[in-house]
Amino acid sequence: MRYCAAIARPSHIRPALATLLADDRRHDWTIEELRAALERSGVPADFSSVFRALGRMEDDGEALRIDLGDGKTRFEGVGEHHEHVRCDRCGRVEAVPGCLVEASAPKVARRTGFRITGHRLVFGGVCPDCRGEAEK
Amino acid sequence: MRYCAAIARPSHIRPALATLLADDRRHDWTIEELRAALERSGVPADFSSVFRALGRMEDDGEALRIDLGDGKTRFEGVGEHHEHVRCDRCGRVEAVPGCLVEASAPKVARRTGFRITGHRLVFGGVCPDCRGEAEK
DNA sequence: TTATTTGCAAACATTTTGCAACGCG
DNA sequence: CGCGTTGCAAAATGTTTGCAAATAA
Repeated sequence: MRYCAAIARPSHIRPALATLLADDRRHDWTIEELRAALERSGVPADFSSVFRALGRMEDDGEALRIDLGDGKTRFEGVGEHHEHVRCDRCGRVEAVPGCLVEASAPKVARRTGFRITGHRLVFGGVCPDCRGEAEK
Repeated sequence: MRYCAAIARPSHIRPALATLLADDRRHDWTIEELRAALERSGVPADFSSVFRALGRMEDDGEALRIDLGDGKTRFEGVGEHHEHVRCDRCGRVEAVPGCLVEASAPKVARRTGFRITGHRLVFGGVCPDCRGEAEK
């Protein structure tokens, strides 16, 4: 109950979100998925409330905003860094354990002059289910 | 004039786009940037027309759709593969020559069971201009 | 009371589509 | 004439904000 000391009054939703994210650090959620999950666990909330809570959580380093390039913003719990694979067909997203890129940052900095602060690597592919279904 | 043989009638805009993309293979363009550039070179066009032309060009392998995760779809000419850096502050995008990831695909496939078809790697950072301006 | 969170509705930003008009072959 | 392309307007999608009501400290 860390947050009780320093933070706010009527926040049911934020701790509930924290729980969801903590329970499944490997998965990432769209805002709507999180809203639905909250509802299921007895914490109905408005989309915008979830949206804003997540924004605050991101600022506080409690959540990670992820953009996989499919038009939806996703969030995941903070944990070990990992990359993502996204199925070209069904959109399913999975984590790729381990970081394949960190080591390249200095090289990128040298080649571009940017000070590198992070990266986002998304693989596209076809997931096992979709392959089986119709490996055309 | 490859396209003349097999393709359409009143397409001024598509070849014009092809020229723009070919002239600058290292840069990526938002749809609006392309529309503006067309206008400047005497080929005014509607946003939706540019949008659809790009879609067709992508299907035909003449253009590459890029999503850097900043809410805008970009396109670039097909050329040597490269990654991207995007400035956290001003949004400026530059290419990182060379691919840092290709070699990892088999590893990812092994770890996830996906058949990998591509990847998208975007570094975030602060560009030299923004650094100079106020390296806070 | 006071600062903060919520819900609802409306505003936004972008992408995508419907449809009639147009123009080359 | 026929078909793909164009422009305009409207729909769709997803994110963000304004504001008043609600709530815990």
